[in-house]
Amino acid sequence: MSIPRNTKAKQAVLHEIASSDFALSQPEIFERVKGACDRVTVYRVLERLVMENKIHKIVNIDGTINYALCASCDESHTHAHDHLHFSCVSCKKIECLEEQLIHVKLPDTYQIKELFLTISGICPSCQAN
Amino acid sequence: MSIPRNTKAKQAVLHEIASSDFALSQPEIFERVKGACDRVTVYRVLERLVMENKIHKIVNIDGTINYALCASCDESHTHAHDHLHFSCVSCKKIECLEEQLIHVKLPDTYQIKELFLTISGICPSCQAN
DNA sequence: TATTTAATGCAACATTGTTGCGTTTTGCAA
DNA sequence: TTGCAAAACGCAACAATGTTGCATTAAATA
Repeated sequence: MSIPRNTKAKQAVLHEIASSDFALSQPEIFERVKGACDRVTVYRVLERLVMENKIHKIVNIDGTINYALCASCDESHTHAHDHLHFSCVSCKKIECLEEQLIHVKLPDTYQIKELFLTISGICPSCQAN
Repeated sequence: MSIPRNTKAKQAVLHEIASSDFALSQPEIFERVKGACDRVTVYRVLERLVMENKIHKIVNIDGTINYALCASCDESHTHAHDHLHFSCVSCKKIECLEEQLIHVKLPDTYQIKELFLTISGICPSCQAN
């Protein structure tokens, strides 16, 4: 395996993800780091950050892919993808509700690797508006 | 609202979805109805079938969108999207596990519309091979 | 069988993601 | 501090997926 490097592009991408209170898509991230690096580099940086367990990948209810920091995970262990994502149909933002854990019992014939629970609806801030 | 028509393209698309034992993507559906209609028509037919509650849209763990019949739903009521999808990381197939219902309690500040629970792993038939 | 309009086909475009390759930059060690 | 290996980058080109406009075709019904 290769030794990861701390580049300007990586710092910029990670900074945008870290300073957002909801999950960001690749286009949103590229928009926010504007000028810092190429579009292709954003893809490659995101892929690497996922591999390094620095961020995680969330699929929205419409199939768009978003990236967010995972507060409960660090680099020493793999992600525990057993928490919940709330996807607002109004503002399209995705947020992690890490305190809500999911437990599902399946027949032994199924080998479970990861759980992805996404709930769509209206988030508190959209309800207020 | 407009009155839906039962066209050749619609029949062909619906037939492929109905005769598959796992959820199909748009490219897979287009491949199977080959010649019956245009690529664009498949998109439009799928959109209409979802609107008419004939099929439902499932987002795979990798963000790809798949379509399947919903056995527990008919045209008289909207879908109850509170069941589980199993997404096999080996064969990439998605299946609905309708008997497994999900119940999640969120704060009242969240307005829940739909639940999407997808579990990834190895399905029984892939485990056998 | 004539009429209305839903649905289609085609072309053109937009977005999103991928690959190859030559160049730049990072981290490390001499 | 400088030189080196390879990780990471930019750019160009491509591939896949999804969208839109518009003229034409074909369902349903009267």
